[in-house]
Amino acid sequence: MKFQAPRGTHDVLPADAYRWQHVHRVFAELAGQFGYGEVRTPAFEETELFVRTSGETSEVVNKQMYSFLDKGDRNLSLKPEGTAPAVRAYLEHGLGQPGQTTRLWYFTPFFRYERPGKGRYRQAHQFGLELVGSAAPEADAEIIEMTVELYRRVGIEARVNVNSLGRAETRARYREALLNYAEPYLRDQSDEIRARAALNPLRMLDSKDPEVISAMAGAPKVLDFLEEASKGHFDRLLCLLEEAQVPFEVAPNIVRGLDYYTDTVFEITTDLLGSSNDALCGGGRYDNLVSDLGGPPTPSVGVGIGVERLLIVMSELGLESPLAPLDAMAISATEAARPAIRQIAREMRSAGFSVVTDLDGRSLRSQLKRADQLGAVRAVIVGDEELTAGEVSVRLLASGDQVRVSRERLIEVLRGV
RNA sequence: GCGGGUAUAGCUUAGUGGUUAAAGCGCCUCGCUGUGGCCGAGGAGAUCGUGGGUUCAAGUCCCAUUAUCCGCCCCA
Repeated sequence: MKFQAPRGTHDVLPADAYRWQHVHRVFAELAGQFGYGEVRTPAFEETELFVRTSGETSEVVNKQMYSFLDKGDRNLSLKPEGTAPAVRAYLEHGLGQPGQTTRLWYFTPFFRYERPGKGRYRQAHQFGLELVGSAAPEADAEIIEMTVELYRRVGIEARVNVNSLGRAETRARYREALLNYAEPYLRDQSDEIRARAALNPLRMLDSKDPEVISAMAGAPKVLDFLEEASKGHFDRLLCLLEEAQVPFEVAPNIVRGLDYYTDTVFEITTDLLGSSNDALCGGGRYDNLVSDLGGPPTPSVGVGIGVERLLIVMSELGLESPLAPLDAMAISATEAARPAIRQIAREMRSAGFSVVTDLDGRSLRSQLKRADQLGAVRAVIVGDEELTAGEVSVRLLASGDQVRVSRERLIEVLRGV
């Protein structure tokens, strides 16, 4: 076998593709019910877009982007996340005015150059929601409620971890307090750990290392640093989540990997992806992102939902998506009946049924066998007898019940069964 | 980017350095001349991930490489 899919990428084969279609349908319908419009943005963008939004020091921008110069010396990158391109499109095309609320959703591949593992790929996909232009806690609540509802509709009962990081100034003060607190512990640590802590002190909070966890146990809480407005926003959000009966927990230790978040951050985690990949989705408020990209001050909130991880959890929980339906296999029992069965298949398809026919002149026996394998609900059979009588046999594969009906009545009969 | 495990038929796997690499599932044909699933018989399908090396002899031992899984980092 000479070629294989590049490291960290996967082919989605027909059996799985139907599961993808299923969750895509669920998501698109949900987004539609809340009045969100779909945006489809390019696979790559100017590198600078991601540097500006995710933060120069973020892991993603630092080492995980697929960046390249094109033949016109443009510095481009495959998108490593979905929010920045969606917001770029929002601004470029003037999808909203200041003071207006614009609701967008997307389904997109994204790319990160990192070591693949379970639930972690170099090309993965996410569903995203962006609610642009509202500062209200109600906006945060809508996004979170929709996220939980999506999981609920595919059979997953999810609990949301929410936190508030406050405004940029709050975070700067908190960061300092955290470093002060951690100083005695960090003194004895390796250079690598100290460098990481200095780069992003908040990271220490969501460490999985038991030693770090216990060292940080008494750390100051960001919630105690919030300004009045942030505090009020957060409290109001929690009330709204209760009102919506969204299962949630306040998790003061959650931070997010991207720099653009302000105030609300949230994520849903699972222990079904192995010990180190636990985020099923992540989101939050990004009040400065639009203005960072040159737009007017536009408070916004959004979420990114990992599709691969969603599908992994679904199958670990035994939540199988329905099989691709096949209404019928159209079978010719004899050579002479083949033109007739092709015509019948056409008529059935015009009437909206899914129908497969044999192309290779196989025996009745093997065509029936195939019908069984394909999971066809019924076999529609024409042989010499039916041909001369102007009839067709309709056989229900599950029960073996078989009836003969005239060709004129076929569609009517199929609709009735 | 660092550490560890794994790689044999389409799939899941067995295989003390020694003939022609084995099984289950799946696939094809037949028993059953126009009726699937169950059963039975037969058949196709593998240069043992790739490239080197050690050896009289390598699927088996060694090295490298690629992929994958697990842990760290980070994240969806």
